[in-house]
Amino acid sequence: MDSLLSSLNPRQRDAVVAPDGALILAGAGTGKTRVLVGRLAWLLHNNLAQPRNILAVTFTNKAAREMRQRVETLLARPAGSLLVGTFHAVCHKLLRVHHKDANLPRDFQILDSQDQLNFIRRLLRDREINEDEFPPAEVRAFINAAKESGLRANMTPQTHSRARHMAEIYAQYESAAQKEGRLDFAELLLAASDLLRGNKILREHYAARFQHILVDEFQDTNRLQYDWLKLLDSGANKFFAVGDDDQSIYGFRGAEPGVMQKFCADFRAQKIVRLERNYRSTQNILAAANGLIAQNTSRLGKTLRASDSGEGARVMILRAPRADDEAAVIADAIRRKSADGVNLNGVAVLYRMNAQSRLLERKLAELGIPYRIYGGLRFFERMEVKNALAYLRLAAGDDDDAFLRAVNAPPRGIGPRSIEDLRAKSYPSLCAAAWDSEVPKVARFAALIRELRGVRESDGLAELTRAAVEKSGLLEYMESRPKERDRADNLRELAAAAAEFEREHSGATTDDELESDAVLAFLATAALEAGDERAEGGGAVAANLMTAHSAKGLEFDSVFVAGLEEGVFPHSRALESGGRSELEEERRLMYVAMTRAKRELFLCLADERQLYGGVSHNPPSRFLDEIPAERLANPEA
DNA sequence: GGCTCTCTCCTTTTT
DNA sequence: GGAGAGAGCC
Repeated sequence: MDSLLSSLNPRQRDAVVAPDGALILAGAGTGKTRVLVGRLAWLLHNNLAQPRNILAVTFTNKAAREMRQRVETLLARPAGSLLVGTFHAVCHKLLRVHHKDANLPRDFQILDSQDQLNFIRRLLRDREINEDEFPPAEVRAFINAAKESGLRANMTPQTHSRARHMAEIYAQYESAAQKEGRLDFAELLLAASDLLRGNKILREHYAARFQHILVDEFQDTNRLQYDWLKLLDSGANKFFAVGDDDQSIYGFRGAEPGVMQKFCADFRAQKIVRLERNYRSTQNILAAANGLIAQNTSRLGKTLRASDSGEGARVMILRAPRADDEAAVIADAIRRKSADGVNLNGVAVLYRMNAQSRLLERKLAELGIPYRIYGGLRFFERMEVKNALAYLRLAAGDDDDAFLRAVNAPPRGIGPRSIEDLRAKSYPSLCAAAWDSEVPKVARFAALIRELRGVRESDGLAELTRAAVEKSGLLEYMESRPKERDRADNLRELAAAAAEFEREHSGATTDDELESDAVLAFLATAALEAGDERAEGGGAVAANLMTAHSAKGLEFDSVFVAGLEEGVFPHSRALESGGRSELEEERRLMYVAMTRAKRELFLCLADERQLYGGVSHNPPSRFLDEIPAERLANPEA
């Protein structure tokens, strides 16, 4: 532990021990996590704070897990009541504990974005709102954008009639969700904010408790999250935010990189520390990336320098006549590496959009190169898993969306027609109508749910999940179809995951009311942690394929960035909009992609490619011109 | 009531 | 070019 400070470079050390909080501008590969973890360990080790007086928020569960684990390793002891979690997980916890004050039912449920869409569809249907005029996905985007700006329905700008209509739908959504006890992701934050804002005692309690508040990936903070942090500030809290405005690539989801500029004033940080010493890449790669990002106007400004990895190889441009040639060139380069004994786990191909992966996959498969693709559906997002979870939700209480999902999965002959009949009975909910129904098929389903409720009462989560998978007929249905074998496996895996979850959570009884109900806790976890990003088709050693977005935070010895053409990267949507900020976000994305590379960087493009069905000839990406020529091995290409 | 065929529309996606 | 949605068929 004493080696903690001495293992840091002077800037990192400066950051870690900043007495009154600080803003850390941490460039790619400069030891951002190291500094955050160092700060936590330093506070705890020197008794500057008790674990319960620290809150560390992240954007991903993975980052939260990693941070806690590294702190515990460093301290060589458990971090106890240190709270490390995502914004959403922390707010969720807050709302569980204070559900009464937040005016929520004890068993409120979290809607993931898919559930949210279903909820909106049902709402529109119930209110006889035309889905062509108000497409559910657009309604969802409107609601989420409003919430992410911290706006309730009555606060949204109602400048024209469509905005008024949208606001009206939002208002109906709000009241329906409230009535049914459903919280979408943004609502977790909004409700937690409302709770603190409206309850001075609670607000002061938590502000007093969390003397130190640490925030990771601060550049990705949206308005709602920023305001929530401010609510936790009594005026004496110490905020420690780490981020990189050059790596803000989630503007389309409400992130406001401008918050980096506001931070010091709003949170009284006395210190700004720039971490520019990069421990990842060679100087050629860094200089190339620096040159590119320097084209952006609105940035705080940083210049990455290699620590000791030397100049390295210059950046190589791979230009091919057609997109499938590009894929072939990349695949062949990877094949040669593999033949030379290079571990393919250290090789990645990054692209702007998922559609680009198809050609690459084909060529890699042709050459027999193992690869794994990131970005498919995650475990808890898979259809069969969501269907099985719908039975758990129904076992936990009436839930019309879960009902609609489960009632005909597997097929029971209860289709739209039967549902219409149930609706027509004008019960307060579909569930209520169904439980009362005398239609044999429906009555049988109702009996199944009653049985599952019994299992839940008497045997708990693991048994309930097993029963849901088996007694529902889901498993049998999937097993009876050779094509659905994988789905059957996933159902068994779900049952195993539930058993594991129950085992882990049975011992840990705390003040947390959530712990007392394993089924609710499991459902919440399923929504909040959709599961590890399961890379598909990955054996032990395989090259990595993913979008530039998914690559954020990762690093590879060799990186290929594919499709560097105007209209692909930067994407045509960003070009069409004509907005400077959209183009700058594309450039930041390119910067993220380039800075993933440790030793070798290949920038690839094709003169011709099939795009949206048609053939297009796009000029080379402007980003290629923005890279200093002396850093390129073959600038003429 | 369930399955298959045609039409449409295209980014990125931590929670 | 391919996934998802709605219409139409059995």
